[in-house]
Amino acid sequence: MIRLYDTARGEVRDLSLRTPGQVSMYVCGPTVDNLPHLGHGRFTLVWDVARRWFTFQGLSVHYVMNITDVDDKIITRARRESRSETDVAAEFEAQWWDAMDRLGVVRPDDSPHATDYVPEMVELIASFVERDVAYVTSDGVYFDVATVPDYGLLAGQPLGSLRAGARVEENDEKRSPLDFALWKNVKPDEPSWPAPFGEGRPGWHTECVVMSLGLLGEGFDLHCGGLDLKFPHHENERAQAEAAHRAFARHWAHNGWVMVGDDKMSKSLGNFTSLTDLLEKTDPRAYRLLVLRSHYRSPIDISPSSIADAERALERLDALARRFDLPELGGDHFELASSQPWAEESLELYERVVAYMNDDLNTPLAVAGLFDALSAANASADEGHLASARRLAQAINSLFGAMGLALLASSHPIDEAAGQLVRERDAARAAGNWADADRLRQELVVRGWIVEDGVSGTVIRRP
RNA sequence: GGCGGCGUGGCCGAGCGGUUAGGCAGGGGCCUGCAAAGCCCCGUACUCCGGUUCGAAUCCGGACGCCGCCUCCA
Repeated sequence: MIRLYDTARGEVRDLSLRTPGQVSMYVCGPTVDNLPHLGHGRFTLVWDVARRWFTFQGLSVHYVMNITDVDDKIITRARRESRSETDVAAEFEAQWWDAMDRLGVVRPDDSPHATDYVPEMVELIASFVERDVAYVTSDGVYFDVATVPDYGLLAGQPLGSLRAGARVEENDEKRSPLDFALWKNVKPDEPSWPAPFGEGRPGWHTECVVMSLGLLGEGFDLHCGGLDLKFPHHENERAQAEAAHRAFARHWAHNGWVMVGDDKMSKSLGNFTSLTDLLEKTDPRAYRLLVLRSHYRSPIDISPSSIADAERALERLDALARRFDLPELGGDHFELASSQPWAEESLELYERVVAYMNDDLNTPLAVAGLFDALSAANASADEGHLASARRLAQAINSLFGAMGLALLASSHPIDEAAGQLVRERDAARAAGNWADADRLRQELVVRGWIVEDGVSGTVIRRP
């Protein structure tokens, strides 16, 4: 049984599925107004790991992540750069998928665009207006939060205790400062759609309700996102579903954020680091390993030194892959736990990892267990128990693969010249000619190879 | 003002009453012609003050410090 923290209840509980064996999950995706930042990287990695784990455990997963392609910031950027909103959105969506591919994040089964669902949103908003849970003002349509009795559930606070509108723009037409915009009336030069309550564009909170229910159906299993979406975004989604009398997410799950020093990384603080930038400079697996090494609900600090730390750890993992010539997993490979030959050597490890992962995705403990096993596999091989060590190494590879982390054995192909140097060096070593052997090693090093002497001779690889 | 989280060894980071977390860095050793890789050993930490308990990093109370949400944000 998989257990997961449910934000709505404030406790870890059994993941109770609408349909046994099938997980429907909706993850709040990016607004494509800029390059993805580290925070985007974390949430996609966290939920990618969850999705992979569910799949590995034999569940069939329907994974939906939206793309918000109509938004104030997109419009602002388009104005500033004198181009169309669709152009801006297309550019940054392409950047988004590029970053996701490099991170090794599996593509969602569906990635709906807000602009493709406007008629459905209009219909929903119209029904709210009709039933007076929403009202029209001079600048748009607002949802009346007072009509939802348990508004504030996700915030963990009743409506009355929310410090309503302390820093929100004054708007005398709103019945409550907490009321949120469902629809924004058209302004000159802005994208807009027709609606019975006036030409305009949808507010942010409606798209996710319409798209999640549209693609996953009522009472879908899991609604995920960054902790900062808990309130008000997710609360507002929930409020709309309540108002529409449609069963919404059975579980709510939120990941912690990325910190920069002691502060949260955020757009408003302007202290965000581009994910695209990070991925160009470092092994993308390093970020995944950092995410795995901390709990998904804890904040993580991403810095050059923590990345470097992870890259060093990856070297040790790759050394295992080289030693046992392990196949590369991760990427779009989806293995199933049930298809693995959990041999005597690996069964305990497997059961340990399963116990950790199924307990609210405790990846740090799982990773710790895998590193323990890594030492054990190497030690076992050092003692000459090669077949047994290999089975354990294969299990380690499978389990890291289940979390989307690839162990890489292969490096660059060895060119003719390097191969010749290797042969010469082996001959020199066989002859006990250490001076030549050292000289030939140096030549290989100069050519960018890492030289290691194995039992069967010189082995070279790229760093 | 309301609500929530956090303070762990050089750094990162688990932990949910008692058994080694783990990683990185550092020291020692084994192996090796020398290296590299690998393995073994080593740090004995938990903001502070009380309390509960045979026993607390872990529970309770208090203090101090830090962060976040209540507003666009993953």
